Amino acid sequence: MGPARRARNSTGDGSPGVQCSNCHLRPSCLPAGLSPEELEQVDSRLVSWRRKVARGEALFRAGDRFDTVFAVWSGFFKTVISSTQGCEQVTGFRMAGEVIGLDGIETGRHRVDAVALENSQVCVVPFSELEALEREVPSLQRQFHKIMSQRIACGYDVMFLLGSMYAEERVAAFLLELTRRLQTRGFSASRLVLRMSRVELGSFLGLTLETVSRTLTKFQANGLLVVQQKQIQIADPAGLRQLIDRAQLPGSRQQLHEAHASTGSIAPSSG
Amino acid sequence: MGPARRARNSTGDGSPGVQCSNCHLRPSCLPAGLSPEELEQVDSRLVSWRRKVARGEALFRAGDRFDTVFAVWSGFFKTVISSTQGCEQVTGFRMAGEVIGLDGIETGRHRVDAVALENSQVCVVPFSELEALEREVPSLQRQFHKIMSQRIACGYDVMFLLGSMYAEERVAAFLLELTRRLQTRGFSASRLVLRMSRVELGSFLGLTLETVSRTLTKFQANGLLVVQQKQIQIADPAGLRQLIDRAQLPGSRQQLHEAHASTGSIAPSSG
DNA sequence: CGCGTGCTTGATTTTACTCAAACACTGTGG
DNA sequence: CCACAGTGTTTGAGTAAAATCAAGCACGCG
Repeated sequence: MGPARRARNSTGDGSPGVQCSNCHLRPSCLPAGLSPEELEQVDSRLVSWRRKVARGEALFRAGDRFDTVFAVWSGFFKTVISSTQGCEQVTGFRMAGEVIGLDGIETGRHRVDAVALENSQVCVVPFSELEALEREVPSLQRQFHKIMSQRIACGYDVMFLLGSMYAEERVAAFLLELTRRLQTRGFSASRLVLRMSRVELGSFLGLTLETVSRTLTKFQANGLLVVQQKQIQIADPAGLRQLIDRAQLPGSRQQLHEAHASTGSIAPSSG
Repeated sequence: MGPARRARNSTGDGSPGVQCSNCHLRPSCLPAGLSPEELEQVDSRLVSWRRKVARGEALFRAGDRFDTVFAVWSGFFKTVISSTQGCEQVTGFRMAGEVIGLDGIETGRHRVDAVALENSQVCVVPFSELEALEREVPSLQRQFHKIMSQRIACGYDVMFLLGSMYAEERVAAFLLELTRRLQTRGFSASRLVLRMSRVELGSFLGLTLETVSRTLTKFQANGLLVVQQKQIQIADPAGLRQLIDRAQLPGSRQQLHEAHASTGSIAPSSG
C-alpha cells in the first residue's frame, strides 16, 4: 500500500537486492535462458520483492484480486480449489523456482487458494510490468509462455493420473514425479520428505488418506520404499516405474479405439 | 510446404480472406477485445489460413513438432493423452472459438493428439508470428495470456471433477459445463448433441462407457434429461446443479481441514 | 508426562468396473 | 426398399477397488 510496496528491488522488509541475475533458481524460473544483458533489464525494470509466508498461511485465496504472479523462492506450497459447498481438492504442489498465480489472469481473480506447507518466501512479480517487459524482451516472453504451457501440459498428466490409474499407480507416479522435480533442483533422487499430510496427498491423488497410507505401507512391504512418516526413501525406482507402465497395458483400462488397419491396403472409410 | 503455405490470408485451398475482423467467433477467440485498428493489424500481419480436418482425422499427434496454434473455426475436437503403453485419456473437448495446441509451446512438441470428432475447420496461426504481434499489440498479448490462464484454470476444474466427484456428479457437471459453452456460442441451453461417443465421454470423466450410459439412463428416469442416443435434452437444469452442490456437502468426501472454532466454546474434538 | 494431531491398521460397505448379452442405429449392398 | 453387418449403446449379474467406519498407535509439542 505504502511506498515500500513499490520500492525497486527491495524485499517486503525493506532489505535491497532481489535480483534474478544473482539467483540460483534462475535456470528453472521466469528468467531462464536470458542473456546477461536481458537479465540486467529484468533486474532493473521488473519491480520484484520478496514476501514471507509462514507455514499454514495463504499466499492468496480464491476470489482475491489478481495483479501479481509469484515465484517460489524457498519453501513449499499447495494450491487448492474449493466448491461453494466447502469441498476441497488439492490441484498441485509448488516448490522453489515454480510460478504461482497463473490461474488468475483470465478473470482478474484467483481461482484457487495457495497455502504454504512450510515457512516460505516468494518473489512478487507485478503482472502488468511483467507483460510490459515481455514486449521488450522476447526471450522473457517465450519463457513465460513456456511456463504457462507446461502448467497446461502438467494438468493433462494429472488428468491422466486421476482418470486412468489405480491407487498404487497414482502414488507411484506421484513419487517419481516429485523426485524428478526435486532432482532438477539438486536434491537426492532417492530420499525425500513429504511436506504435505496424507490428507493433502490423498486429495491431490483423488484418494482417501487411508488408501494413501495403505499403499505406502504396501510399497514398503514390497521393498519399493522405506517409509518413516514423512521421510521416504525410494529403494527401487525401477520397480515403481514398472508399476506404472505395467498398469497401462491394454486391458487394464479402457481403449478409445482398437488400432485398426495398421496393414494399409484396406483404406479406412472412416465415416 | 510450398508457397501456398505461407500465402497471406488465404485458406489452404487458396481461397482468400481469412480475416479476424469478419469472423463472428471473434468475441471468444484470440482477437477478443481488440480495437478496430488493432484488428486491422492482426488481419494484415498475422499470417493465418484455414485447414480442413475430416471427422476422425488428427489435426496433430503427440510428438509432432509444434510451431502453430490452431483456433477451431467450425466442428469439434477431442484432445487425447496417451501413455507409452497405449492407454489413452481424453483431456478435453474443443469447439468453435477455442484454441488448440497450447501444450506444445514448452517442449516444441505436442503432448496430446487432437482429433476431429466431426468435419471441422481450424484457423492456423504460426506461433512465432503470434508472439511477434503480441509484442506490438498489448491487448492481443493480454488476450493470449487470458486464454492460457483459462486453460490452466479449466484443468483445475477437471481435476476437481475427477478427484472429488462421484459418477453422477461428474456427468451432471459435464453436461452443465458443455451447455454453458454452447450457450455462449448462441446454441440452446436445453438441447445439445453429444459429438463424442460414450467411450470418449467416459474417458474424459474417468468412467467406463457403461457407467456413463447407466448414469444418463438414471437421469432420464429421474426426469433430469431426455436422452435419445447423442441427442440430449436438459429437462431440469436446476436439478442437475443441485446434484453437484448437494454432493459437495461436508461428509460427502474428504475435508482438508475442519473449519475449526466457528462456535468457540465447545471445541469439536472431531476424532 | 499427557494431550492432540496425524497416521496406521482392520472390518465392512459402497461404488463403479468387468464380463456378458442383447438391442438400436447407420450405412451398405442386394 | 429391405436385409444385414458393424459399430455403438443399453442393460444385467457378479466382482474388485477403494471409501467409509472404527479403533488403536506414534510422534511432536507444551
